[in-house]
Amino acid sequence: MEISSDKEFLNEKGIKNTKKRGMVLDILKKSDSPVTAEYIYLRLKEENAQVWLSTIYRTLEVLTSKGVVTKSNIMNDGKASYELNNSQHKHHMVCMSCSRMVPVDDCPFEEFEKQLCKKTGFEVKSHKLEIYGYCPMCKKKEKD
Amino acid sequence: MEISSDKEFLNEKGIKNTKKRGMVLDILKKSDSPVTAEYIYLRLKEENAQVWLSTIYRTLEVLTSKGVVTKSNIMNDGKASYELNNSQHKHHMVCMSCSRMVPVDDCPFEEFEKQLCKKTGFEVKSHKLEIYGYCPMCKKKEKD
DNA sequence: ATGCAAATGCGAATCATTTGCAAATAAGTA
DNA sequence: TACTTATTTGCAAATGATTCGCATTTGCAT
Repeated sequence: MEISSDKEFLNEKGIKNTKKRGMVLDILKKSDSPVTAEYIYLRLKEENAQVWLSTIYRTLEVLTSKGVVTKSNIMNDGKASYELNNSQHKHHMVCMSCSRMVPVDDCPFEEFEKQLCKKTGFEVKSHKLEIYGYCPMCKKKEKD
Repeated sequence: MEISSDKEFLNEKGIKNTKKRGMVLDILKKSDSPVTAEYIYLRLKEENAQVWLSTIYRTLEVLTSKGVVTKSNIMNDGKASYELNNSQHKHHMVCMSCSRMVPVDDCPFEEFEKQLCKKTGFEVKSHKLEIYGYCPMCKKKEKD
């Protein structure tokens, strides 16, 4: 089962392993796009888990501070979204109609960042790119 | 004076010209990086203007919906920032230490977007890029 | 098992933003 | 210029996301 691997994983990061944290992690693992605290809460409620929103926020805070998840305001609606920092670098395309988010693996930035550094003296640490548009399904619907 | 040009500008966009809207616009014009509603409010208070935060929010809402300003959550702190949509396309570098924001004019994206379109069927409408790091001043301070 | 520090339950507080409604204002028209 | 009407604003109160405080529980090392 995954329980022991969660434990190892969290220990490595210096995060104490608890039931609730494991649950939150599990939801994050199942999600392939950024999710809100409330989303996690509702999913866990569906599974009849007893959790509190404040616990979820606290868990997400820890995970974010340890670099396990990334927090963003991708939807620009005042709700923060959280996403497992699984892989390395990732961006999203957000459908402006159905809000579906599709990850984009490519990142055309390395070279650009270097130039920017030289030009401005800014020490670039990271960046965030979000792409907005219409996904194939919604594009099709629009034509009807 | 600028009053009449504000008027024309707003009329063109189909926005009724009012004193408060003019004031908000003026602050936005003077700001070269995204600002929060509260920032605008405080600036106007400094000038002894009588305005309410809710009016500022409503004004920003109108301006955003008409494409005059762009709303973002660039600081990722739960506060929205607004910026005049002056020119065309612009990105920012955000200093992780002092929060200063520096606009970046270059945008290396056109080509990448086209490829993305082809590859995924997504119809790309816009994108947002934010760059995080340390500005020259803070970089220097860090060494002390 | 025992003890202690850290996490959680739970409610209440906080902060940004929105909303409702009455009074004030912009802008066209007579 | 005065009148009319739709829109905007003042103001207060509501809302919704997120955080905080404190008592209780849990994870983990001894």
